[in-house]
Amino acid sequence: MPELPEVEVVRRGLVSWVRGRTITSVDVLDPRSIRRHALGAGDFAGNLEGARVVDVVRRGKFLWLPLEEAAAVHPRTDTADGIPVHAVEGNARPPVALMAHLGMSGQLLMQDSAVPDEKHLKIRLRLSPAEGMPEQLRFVDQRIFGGLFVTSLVPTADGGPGGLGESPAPLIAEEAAHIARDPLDPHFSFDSFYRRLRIRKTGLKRALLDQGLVSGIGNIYADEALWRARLHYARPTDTLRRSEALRVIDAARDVMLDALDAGGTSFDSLYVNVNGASGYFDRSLNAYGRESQECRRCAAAGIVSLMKREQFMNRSSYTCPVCQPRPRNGRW
DNA sequence: AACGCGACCTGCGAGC
DNA sequence: TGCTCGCAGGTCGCGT
Repeated sequence: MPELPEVEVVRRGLVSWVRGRTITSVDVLDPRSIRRHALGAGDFAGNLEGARVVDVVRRGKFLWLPLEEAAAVHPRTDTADGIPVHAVEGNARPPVALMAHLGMSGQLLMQDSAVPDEKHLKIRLRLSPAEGMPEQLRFVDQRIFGGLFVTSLVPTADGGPGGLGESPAPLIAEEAAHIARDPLDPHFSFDSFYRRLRIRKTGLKRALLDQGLVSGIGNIYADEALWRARLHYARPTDTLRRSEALRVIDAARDVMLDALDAGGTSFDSLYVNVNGASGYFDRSLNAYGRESQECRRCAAAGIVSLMKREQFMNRSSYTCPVCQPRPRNGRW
């Protein structure tokens, strides 16, 4: 569910509440939410308890909290041979982070201890007391496509910052290293994106959703960006002119910034910020979810055109048949 | 390399 | 009332 703007809303909300605080205890209430943490709940908790949160960093839809060890009092779970993992790796443990991916329905909520557990509460982190701040950071996830795990921080491939945080983040969470920079990243390179786009043999929307090519864009903002750029989702990427590619990337950036201003897109209580509030960008959507409604751009020009919904990549795509015509015979 | 599909999950609304 | 079906913001891995 959450795409870049929704994750960024969470990042911004989270940072003022957690930065500088120490994780004092961890409850894993559903192990499925840490399935990407291969060594299990004990190791997960052992890595977090006693660690101080340094920042909250995001690239695309991935969010991570770089950690600083308070003291080496929480060794990792032993290996199969009974040797502590960090002892095998050497005396200095590599820097780690608490990684979060919200999947389709994940939420990170700051809550006071008095607040009853949410129905789909999966993981609870208790934080060191801080004046006027909630004690708990809760991970709530209905569909369990998201999750938390501890990962190493590694240098980036291009030498630039790993992601967007409050302070410079020179490293990147290992599991986010395979994804490209997102359009809101100051180090995003359009030239490099366009070069890679042109050698792909695929359709434009598939490329926009490929997190390895450009990250942060999901089904909603892909349709919105294509609508704003007046391009069809099936447009072959190897026929895209530079100006057209620039148009769709600029559109993606613009629509995501607009959504950020509105606090993100929510259709229901599944997407909320860290305080439990919904965003209201759904009212500003021009394509997504507007099947059989008039295309607003065409209507403004005095043309009646109804938005169309089609199945594409096993999900819905919304287009205006008039201002986003389907490419003919692979040409544009 | 690209693509289609299933898997991973729960819940909601529509239709019968 | 209750059943089944289709659908939902994402990612990963497998087969072809």
